Amino acid sequence: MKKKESGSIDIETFRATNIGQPLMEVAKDFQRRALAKFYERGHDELQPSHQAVLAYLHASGTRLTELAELAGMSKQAMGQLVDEIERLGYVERVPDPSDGRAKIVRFTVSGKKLIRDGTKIASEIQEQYTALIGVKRFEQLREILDELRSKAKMLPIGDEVGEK
Amino acid sequence: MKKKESGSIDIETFRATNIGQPLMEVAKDFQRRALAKFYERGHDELQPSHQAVLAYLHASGTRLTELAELAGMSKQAMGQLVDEIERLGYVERVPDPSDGRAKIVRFTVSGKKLIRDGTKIASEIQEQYTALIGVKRFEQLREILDELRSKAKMLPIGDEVGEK
DNA sequence: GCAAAATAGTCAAGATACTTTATCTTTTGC
DNA sequence: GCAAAAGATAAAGTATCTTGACTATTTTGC
Repeated sequence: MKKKESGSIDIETFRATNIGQPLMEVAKDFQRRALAKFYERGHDELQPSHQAVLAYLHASGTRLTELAELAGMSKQAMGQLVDEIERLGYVERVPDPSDGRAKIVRFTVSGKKLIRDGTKIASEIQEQYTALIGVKRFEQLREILDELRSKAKMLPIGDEVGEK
Repeated sequence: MKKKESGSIDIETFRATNIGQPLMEVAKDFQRRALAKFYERGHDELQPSHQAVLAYLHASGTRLTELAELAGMSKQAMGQLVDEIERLGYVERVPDPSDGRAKIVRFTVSGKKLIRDGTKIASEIQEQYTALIGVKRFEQLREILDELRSKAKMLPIGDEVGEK
């Protein structure tokens, strides 16, 4: 018995191995559900990209540069994002008393309501998901993701690729 | 004891509840690792978006319209994606003998190599991840994601939003 | 058997969400 | 004083979509 024809592929093996696909699909499903629910609650101009600010902004405010680092994007890109979210009224820029160059981006009253709504929305989606897979498995999912997320940050991405 | 000041927010509660963030971060981490490894293996023009084709294209070929549906995007967007991946030499369009309107997108020899490399890459990342959280938890993650993914497809996204 | 409707795919333009590069101002830390 | 850092502003480029309009076929309804 010779080996399979060399042109053949086992694409099923690829799909069974590739956990990236289910990860991304579930993440996008969550994002779509969340956005639809924000829309229902009147936050009808909120965009997927705005999540990057809301997810990292500290309750007491955060500098733009720090936000950019946390979100893993350029200061300019974060500046554009903050411009938009400021226009929507959810955040404001105030001078940083400890550094005259810096400004602190912080939630407005409306932004705080957004976060409270976001908490409810996250709970609602959590309920939808636990109805599908059960509370226990959902909590396992959360734990595993959190563990993986915190540990994966330390790992190098490209195994010494560098410039050859 | 009165309730907390009405302006206060518990952003920690939001972050603890919001599973969307860890989902997206881990998904993006996987994607970055995979792309770096594809790059190392010479697939240096592969883009994140190309994953949408590679993930759904059947071993014996698939129609563009079907690919678009599977990936949840417009025919035009999928057409552009296929254009690029065809330019890179990984797929080709051939006429569908059973329907003169249709074309079948299928892997070239080079595309089959890409899938074989992809299988190895997915295994490598799986190894990195299991080194972080253990085999058992990694397999749990895969199971839970697959279950959630298949079941979430049936769920309506926006609870009867519709037009008011 | 044939006109109308549906389907497969393409072409073109525009929107979104960034990125990079570059310049400028203000302020800080020595 | 002066380099460096925080941020704003602007221009151009890239990636990844969308929508609308169109052609070429196939399917359908009678």
